[in-house]
Amino acid sequence: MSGLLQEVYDRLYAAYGPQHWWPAQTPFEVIVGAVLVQNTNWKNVERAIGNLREAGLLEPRRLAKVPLPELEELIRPAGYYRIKARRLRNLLELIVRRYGGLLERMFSRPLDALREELLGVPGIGPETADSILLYAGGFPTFVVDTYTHRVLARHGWIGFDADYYQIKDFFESQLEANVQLFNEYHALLVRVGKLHCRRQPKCSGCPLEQMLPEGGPLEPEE
DNA sequence: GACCAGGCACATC
DNA sequence: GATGTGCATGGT
Repeated sequence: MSGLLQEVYDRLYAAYGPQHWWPAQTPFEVIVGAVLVQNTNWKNVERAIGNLREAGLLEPRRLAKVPLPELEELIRPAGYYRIKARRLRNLLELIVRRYGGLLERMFSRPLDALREELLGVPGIGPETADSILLYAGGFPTFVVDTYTHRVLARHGWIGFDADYYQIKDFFESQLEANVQLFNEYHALLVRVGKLHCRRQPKCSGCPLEQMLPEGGPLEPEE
């Protein structure tokens, strides 16, 4: 396969190599992290997950039993701790009630059906659902985040007004549905985004620099 | 002290 | 349907 997105991937991979995502020890830890990282620095999420680990709570049925105020305190470093505690509880309710706390059972369902079910949980939007499906469940579904949007829009490859599904389809229609490729691609986009494509872009030294449109990155910002 | 970070839901027009 | 706002901690 060739084409723009394959070249982008090749450049990113050549520059940065494998990113070893998702940074977690178990699928359940991926799920918890996916909720906690919403609009939040990963460093803060690590502290919160560390608290849960020390308390021996990185297991669905045990975490589901933790009283809400206690859960809030444990995840406090991740920010938005009250709403995130409720979101975790919402998701745990599905996992425990419907699948007996067994992730293997949940992930044995078809991708589309499970994706819809996750989106039905209050607090689980498209990015969180896709992160869980790809990085915890091993499903070939592409994850889109703010960096993905920025990198593509700044290069003029999509419009600044492109929505989640337009961007997701942009990738999925041009790439083979390959879990390892989707895993690495998203992680590489986050990496290049953090280094070069923040709100104030530092395009110098970016592996995609030569691919910029004439006159530098396009401007309108989110 | 301002600005930012791997979103999402909800209010209002 | 589009746009605006609340949610919160910790690092630069």
